[in-house]
Amino acid sequence: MNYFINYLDQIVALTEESAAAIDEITIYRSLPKHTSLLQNGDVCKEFHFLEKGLARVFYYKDGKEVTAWFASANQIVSAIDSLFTGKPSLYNIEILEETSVWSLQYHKIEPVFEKHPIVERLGRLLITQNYLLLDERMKLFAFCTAEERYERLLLQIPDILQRVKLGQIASYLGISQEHLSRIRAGYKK
Amino acid sequence: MNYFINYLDQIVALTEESAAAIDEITIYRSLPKHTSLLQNGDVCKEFHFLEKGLARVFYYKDGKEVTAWFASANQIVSAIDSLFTGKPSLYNIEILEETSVWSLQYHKIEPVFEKHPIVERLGRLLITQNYLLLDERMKLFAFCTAEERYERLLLQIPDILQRVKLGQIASYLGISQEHLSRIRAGYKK
DNA sequence: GGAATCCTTTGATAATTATCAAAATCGATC
DNA sequence: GATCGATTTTGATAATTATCAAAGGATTCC
Repeated sequence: MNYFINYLDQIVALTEESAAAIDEITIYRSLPKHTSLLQNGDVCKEFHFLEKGLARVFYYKDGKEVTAWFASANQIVSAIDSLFTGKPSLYNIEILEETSVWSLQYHKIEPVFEKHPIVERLGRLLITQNYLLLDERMKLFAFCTAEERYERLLLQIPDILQRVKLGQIASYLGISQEHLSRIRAGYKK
Repeated sequence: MNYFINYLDQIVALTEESAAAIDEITIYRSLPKHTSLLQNGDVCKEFHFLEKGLARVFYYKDGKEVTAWFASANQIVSAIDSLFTGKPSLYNIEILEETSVWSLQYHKIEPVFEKHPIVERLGRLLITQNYLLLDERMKLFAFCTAEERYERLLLQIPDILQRVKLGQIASYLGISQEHLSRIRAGYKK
């Protein structure tokens, strides 16, 4: 049982056959820094489970990159807007450092859902999990100041500052790089 | 086949038994204006499908109400953060005008999932649908100015201005009531 | 090790939006 | 249709944050 299947198995206990069926449509890859997993305008056909490493999802706003979120080890990253609709994505996915991923070819999953109801359940739980993450992110913007969002990000990925450029973090927090720099320096209102 | 089951049936064709099983755990109600369907701190145990009417989801921020979203006819409304986690919700749900709802007792759905894989699929598709809605809302804030968000809301619920107080709309858009008032008056930068 | 490049910080200014207060408008009621 | 209360608009000011420019640090590459 590989790392990815093991992760899934802890969410829902899989049968041997269903695990094999998932394995069948999954590809393991080691990706170097700067790899692009998706460019906006493309249709996203897989989702990626990070065994280790770091990825960034971003979009372009007025010609500038804006980070939507970061994904680190044991997280799933994908352009879900495109994956589930078949429409071109607005998002880009970029590998920020040497990363190992399990890429599941989602466009091949329909027959697996048909054959293995337990996988359908797994799918439901995974999307539910991701819904809750997105809801958390909404709440982050709803309830927290940029300063608090910054602190939460540090809790989530403590070494993010060493791993990612400041401007990419600032756009994730919804502020300018200069403002983040001042927050870090202990800028008080 | 009632209105709600018919709606679900169009997403996934249901068997008679599975439709009956869903019907079993659903309650139809007519709710007057100002009814509270959920208060923050409560655990949300059902989701509500609006046959007609209007509801509002909001939370408190610094003692003030902030609208998270509006739900109108043929939409599902609930505090999903609580529904799926069993934890108390931060959200409040309020009926804004005479509304007919089908309330599904989600805490009774587990055995239905077990027995009817087609309902599990339905559940997966519904949560996926709602994920995409939330993603749209994130993008709305990511890509659009308050002015554009206001225009989008008008497209979605054209008569919202006649149905909801301005301050509730302003907090949905993430701006002060005064600023929204000025936008409406044709305030140009 | 030093030049060149990239990234971060700092300073000054401008734009955006909130806040507070008051005036105007709307709506329901008698 | 006049009045009371609620809602919305308008005006003035203040706070927040962005932007632009320049300086300071760090990193890489030969």
